[in-house]
Amino acid sequence: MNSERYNFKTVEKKWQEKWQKSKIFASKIDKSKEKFYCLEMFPYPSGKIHMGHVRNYTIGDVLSRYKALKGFNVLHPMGWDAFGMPAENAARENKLDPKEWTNKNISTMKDQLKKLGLSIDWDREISTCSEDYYKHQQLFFLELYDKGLVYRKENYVNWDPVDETVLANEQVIDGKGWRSGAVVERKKLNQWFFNISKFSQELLDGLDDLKNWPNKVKVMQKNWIGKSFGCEIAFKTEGDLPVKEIKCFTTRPDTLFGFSFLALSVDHEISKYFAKDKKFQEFKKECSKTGTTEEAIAIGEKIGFKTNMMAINPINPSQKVPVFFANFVLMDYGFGAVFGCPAHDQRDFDFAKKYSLDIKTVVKPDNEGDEYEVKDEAYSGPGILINSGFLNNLKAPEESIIKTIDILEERNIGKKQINFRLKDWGVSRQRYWGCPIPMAYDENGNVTKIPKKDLPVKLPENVDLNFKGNPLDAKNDWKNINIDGKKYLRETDTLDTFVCSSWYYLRFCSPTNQNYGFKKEDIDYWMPVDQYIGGVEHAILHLLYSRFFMKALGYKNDSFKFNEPFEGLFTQGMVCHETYKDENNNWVSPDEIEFVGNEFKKKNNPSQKIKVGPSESMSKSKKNVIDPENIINNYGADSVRLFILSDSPPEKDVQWSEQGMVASYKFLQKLWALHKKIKDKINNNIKISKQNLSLEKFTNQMINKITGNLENFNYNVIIANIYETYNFLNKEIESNLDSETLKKNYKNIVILFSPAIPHFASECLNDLGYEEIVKWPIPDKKLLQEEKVDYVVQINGKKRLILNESRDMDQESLLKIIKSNKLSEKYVKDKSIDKIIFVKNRLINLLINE
RNA sequence: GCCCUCGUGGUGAAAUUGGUAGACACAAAGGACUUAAAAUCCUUGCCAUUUAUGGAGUGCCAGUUCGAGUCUGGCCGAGGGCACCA
Repeated sequence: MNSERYNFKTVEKKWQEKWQKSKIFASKIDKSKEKFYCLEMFPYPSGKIHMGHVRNYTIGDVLSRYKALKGFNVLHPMGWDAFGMPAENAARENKLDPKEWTNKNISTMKDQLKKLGLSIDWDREISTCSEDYYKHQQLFFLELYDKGLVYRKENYVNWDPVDETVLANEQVIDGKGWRSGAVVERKKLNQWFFNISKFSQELLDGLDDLKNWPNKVKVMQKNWIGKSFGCEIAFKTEGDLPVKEIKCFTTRPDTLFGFSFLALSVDHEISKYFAKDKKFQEFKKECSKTGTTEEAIAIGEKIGFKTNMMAINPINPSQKVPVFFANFVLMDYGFGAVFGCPAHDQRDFDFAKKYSLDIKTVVKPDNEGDEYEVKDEAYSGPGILINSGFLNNLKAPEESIIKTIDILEERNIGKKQINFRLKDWGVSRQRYWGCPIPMAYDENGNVTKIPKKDLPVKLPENVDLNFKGNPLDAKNDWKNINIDGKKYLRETDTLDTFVCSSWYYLRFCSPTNQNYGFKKEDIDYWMPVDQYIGGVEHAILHLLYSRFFMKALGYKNDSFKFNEPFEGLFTQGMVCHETYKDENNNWVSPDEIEFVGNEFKKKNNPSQKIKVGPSESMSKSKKNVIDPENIINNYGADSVRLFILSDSPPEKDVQWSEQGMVASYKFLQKLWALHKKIKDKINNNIKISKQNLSLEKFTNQMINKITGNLENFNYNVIIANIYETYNFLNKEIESNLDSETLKKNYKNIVILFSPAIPHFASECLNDLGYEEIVKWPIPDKKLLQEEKVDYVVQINGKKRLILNESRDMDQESLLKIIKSNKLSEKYVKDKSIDKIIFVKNRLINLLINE
């Protein structure tokens, strides 16, 4: 018995060095081969890799390695999302340069990723904070500006008081900054915007073509874009203000006869007539208080400020209703004005109840009579129009909405309109560590572009990061510039870092191209990304921005033929771990505790009892993190890969378990021992005349299984398949095996293992005398089918027994066997069979009248 | 409130087009080996007197079907997304 242990340390190092030297993962255009672009979301260089990275990149690596073995020309690059706040904060705390801090982190994390044995083409490494990257981004900015897709306007913005910067709508979560967690304030500022809303319809339509995207993500984007079909209606007004007309957008013009008030946003332009009205100003303050926090919305009290204006119902001019300002009307949707129909909209209903306004029922459900009246809550379901004059008896909503719009258009009262919820992307950030916006202002504040010859606008070094606000504002020598002899002030805002990640997938195709962000020849070959892999938390932000950026580059540009950046998307689940707290309710990390007897105790203070909390996504704040580096050092990369893939389907959350990790490690040891046994059998040159059919069949079935599971991202099942294979071989090895046959089949089996445990598989093959893994095996169809199959015998739909009989048997012969079989005979003897259901090679169901 | 997804042993989970439910693993219990321990190996989902046999069983209730974890309707529960979007 060969007891040599598998030494992952030497083996993994050996292969990592070998791969690096031979540049086996370097990719170049080869038009004779089909390409496969596999991309995982690049990391933010925060310091060290975490388990989420391990999972994400292991999944991508399995796919890349499999596709390469399948004969695809694989592009599998990696880079760094290197601009952003943490670098600035860390640099301030440690009196460091953000650039130094970032580059140090990149180098640490790169080493860690290499230790995982990822098949990455490091020659294509990019970093968004390098001048060589962001200079192209500045050019794109100017390009988009020339196309009219970038503009500057004063607008209410989401102001994060902690990070002291503006946030995009997508970056405000539950009324708080996505990074700082601070309650976001409303502030009016001059900002740069990308005109993403111009592409609302295209971004929506494009979702239908993304066949290999999770439906969940598409639904989220669809809701975010928020298309609604309706009608713009102009209401004539009466009153002492010089206002003749107010425009509203509505999706239910058919309920116009139920009109009972008109509500305006406090930011509506009409509010200027109330600038000196103290009561109105108080009301406005009240509205801003109930702003965006979750509780405020949950309580959701609707409040209004009544004006002395009256609005006239355009299809029923004798009806005049009061005009209010109301807290629930948003200025940046529709026209900042809402026509209120309390009977058929719950929000309007609540408002009408509060201010005792008319609630007039104009839609009745199909099963109700004409006397139907809305009482305790609004009715927004389908039905028939009533109390609506010439609109009566129309079917709501399909028929009635369209009919009403037609009539309104005919009478010049309103017109059909489509509205989107998606707003333009504010990209200005008042921070230092980002890509400078290549614009400047003359002394009158007029905007001008930095000429191309003066690009790139380099981020200045040695800035005072302790400056309250944007450090670039304090950098006078950088701010003041000359363009063609004229004095200008630079734009000091930098770009949102989501701009950097909106095109990095293009840069990977041409990472060293100097005069432009990418080369047409390169992207024509490599793009689009065939499989993109990352966390679902980017479902809207990054993925929508990237889709927009692609469309923006292609806009008014005939030579850019791409429309969608990511052909396939896979969103992997998170890595979770139990949480621990000590008696003082402080979070405790798994490293600090040990399991003694039947409970956890603190290592350095065993009298402290530890409370075990629910398993949650690993996070520093809850201290439930496991450091991948330690794990790799203790168990090896292949063991970690094996474990992280094994326990749950990749799209679901996975529980980190030390026991599971140890089990994976032990399994590789067992597998190595088995390998040695197999090697001995091969080297002993045993020849037997009888074919080793069961081995051949098993191997071919396994090729078929694993291939199928790889194609469908069933990576957890692949690990189960590897275990199954071990269990099979471990038994089979005891029987008489022909060396040639064993070698041939075992080689294929090891190749099947290689995407998941590449170092181990390479070592096994090498140990058998093979140089490199080159080709994914193809199963022999003849061997995929057993000539005996299990037939399920059912009596009246109940499984009674299983007969292992020859394949392709017909109903009659199978029935004969059943009748003569001792076990089944009792069910059929002397009974009349009414009906037989027979499924070839699978099942027979006998219906017997008892 | 609206939208989406998911409910399978003690746990993580498998299961072609509807056709053997629980593959593979973790945990626990029992056993083997050992002076002992560790390591390793074997057995075990539930109920019924059993390694045979029978029964129930994929959140609950109906339905379609010879046959439902899978399809349809209703209910209950969990997770995620959106949030005064007119």
